[in-house]
Amino acid sequence: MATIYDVARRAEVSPATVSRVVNGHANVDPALVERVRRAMQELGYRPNAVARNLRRSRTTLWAVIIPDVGDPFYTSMVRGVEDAARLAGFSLVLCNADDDEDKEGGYVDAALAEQMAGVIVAPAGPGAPHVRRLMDARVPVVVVDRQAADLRVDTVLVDNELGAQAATAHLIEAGYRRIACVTGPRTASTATQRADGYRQALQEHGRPVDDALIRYTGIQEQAGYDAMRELLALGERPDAVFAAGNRLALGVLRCLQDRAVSVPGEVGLVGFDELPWAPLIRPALTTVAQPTYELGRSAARLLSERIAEPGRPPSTITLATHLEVRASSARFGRVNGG
Amino acid sequence: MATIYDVARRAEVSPATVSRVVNGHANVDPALVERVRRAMQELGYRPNAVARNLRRSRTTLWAVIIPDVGDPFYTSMVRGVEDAARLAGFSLVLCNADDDEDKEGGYVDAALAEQMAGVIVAPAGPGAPHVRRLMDARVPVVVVDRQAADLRVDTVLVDNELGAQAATAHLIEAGYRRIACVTGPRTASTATQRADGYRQALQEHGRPVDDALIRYTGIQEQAGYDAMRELLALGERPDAVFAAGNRLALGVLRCLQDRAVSVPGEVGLVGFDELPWAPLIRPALTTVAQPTYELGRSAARLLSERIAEPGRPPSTITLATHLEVRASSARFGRVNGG
DNA sequence: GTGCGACGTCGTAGATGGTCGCCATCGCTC
DNA sequence: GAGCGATGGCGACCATCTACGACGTCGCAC
Repeated sequence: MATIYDVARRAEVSPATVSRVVNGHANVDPALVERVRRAMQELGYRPNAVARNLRRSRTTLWAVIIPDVGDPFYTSMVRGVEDAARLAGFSLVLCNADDDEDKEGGYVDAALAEQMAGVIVAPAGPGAPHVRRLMDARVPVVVVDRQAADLRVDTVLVDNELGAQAATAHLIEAGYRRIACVTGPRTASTATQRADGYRQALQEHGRPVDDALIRYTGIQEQAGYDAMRELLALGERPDAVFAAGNRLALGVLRCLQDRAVSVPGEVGLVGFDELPWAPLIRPALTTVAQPTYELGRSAARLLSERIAEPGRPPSTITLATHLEVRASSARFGRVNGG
Repeated sequence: MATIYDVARRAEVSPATVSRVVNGHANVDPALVERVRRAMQELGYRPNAVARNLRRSRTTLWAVIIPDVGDPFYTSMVRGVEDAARLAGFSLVLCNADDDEDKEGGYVDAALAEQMAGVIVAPAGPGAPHVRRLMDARVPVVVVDRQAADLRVDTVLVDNELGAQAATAHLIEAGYRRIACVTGPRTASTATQRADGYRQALQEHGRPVDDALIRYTGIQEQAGYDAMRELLALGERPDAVFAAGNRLALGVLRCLQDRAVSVPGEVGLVGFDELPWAPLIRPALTTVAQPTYELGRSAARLLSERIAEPGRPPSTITLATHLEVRASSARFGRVNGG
């Protein structure tokens, strides 16, 4: 691999001049620029980013740490990050933490060691100790999707509470009377906020809140399946379910289908977070759609701004959701069978 | 940020000794090891990977370049790569080329500049000029999913031809008589191989091959939709479709549903490549399941081996598919309506 | 016309953080 | 006392950037 010295020798200039040409600095004789350009061409010279990063003690890489690459919610978000990062001149390193705090920690270590210019993280756990570690090391960080408890850090969220409220209100207004809520673990801010929104909607409509109908579980499909099975075993079955997560909703639906419970005939269903294939599932799922792409874009913008101005006070951006009404929450009593 | 010199000073040893401790080299007095360990702890020392990479002129990063992070086929493959890479001590940089050869080229440039230890690429286009560039720079490369024309390079593929043959044979045996094939662009080896398998199955069963029933299109859902619309407009409609891609199959299905053509009542359907939500789609899609995870693992293993032994002749691994029979290809004539 | 300062241009050299080959030293054993 | 192995330090090196200084030229003022 040709180095800057090889180019310098061939162009009969100093390495400093080559560096200036490469980095587009002013005050270089156009004739020399031309000579250097040609030499680079002839040698197939490609600047060594590693050496450059060392010397400059900064890179143009962002780490994006997400809990699951298989979840379209995150991949769509990543696209938003990517487009904005590209505009700002950064490249992405996508890290799949697999819902595992240790793996997440490993990636944070790597980000620190590799002197990443910034990190965007959707934390796997609640405490977000790794976020603190990044902040202590003065690495620009943006937290997305879930809130990091007690940390003053740039954050981008969706309005989970309002979204859940809208979903629940929709079920109430569609005539459902006994509405359950299947949400994620208590440790996830998204899960508790969605449960809060669900409760609020019930109260606002003068409905009782029955804690037996609220299930805090995991976030995987199986968790939704199991929670639904428990709900069906109750003395008084729910006639609708608000599933506060896309994979949870799939699990709930699969359970209902396995038990031959018709949706929305016997049980209405609303999910949280859009799925790319939602229209193809039968019944088509009513969901609280999140602006995933915009979530990523906003996070990227916050990160750019923090890198440019490290001292600024952290800000939180909250994006609105909107309810996408489909068949799975059709008016109670009007549809029979599925 | 503490450097190796700070640690050395605090532990009253030389930087070299600290380096030896960090890298677990032999022949260091246990007492010194302990002193160094404590000093690192106290200073919160973290080795600078950039400097290390520069000195060693190698890194522990692999670039994985895929055409679409939104496609579960690739994300599942990435998980396979990730697990195997982790075992071999490498981390992943996931690059989303967005089906765009220029973006792909940009990521290849970055991989070269950042001195990545290796690259796994599912090429966006046919010629794979970027793969050649990597090989010229002596960067270990493995190509997955699609074949890079005329390049002697480590490759991991699935047996597309055999898979397509099985899918088509299945439709024939289920009683369908006029089977169409919707496949990707002619430039993709996967698309042409699957079309070949389709043709072979017809011939083996003594059926005529009607070129009007073979559609080379794109790979997105919309391409499948449009192709199906054209097929429906034919004088003599097909009574079954082999859609040689998961997104293509979705498009085909959506088109059929929009036109109120019942599946499998009026038209049978087999897709290629599993979808995580396939069981929830109605009708459940029969698909040629690919060993996506295994694909990634094999690619990672090949890359490890090439890094260890750069001179070895390139090899190609071909993995088998298997047909996952579901409702969408139920026996012709037995099911009416959908 | 000469002198001086400013400015444009380019090269030298040091710095970045860590690694590793080589060599010196030390202690032990025979 | 010689030889050997274990141990640890010195200093070169990786490729690049950049502060500083040197040099030359030009313009302006006296």
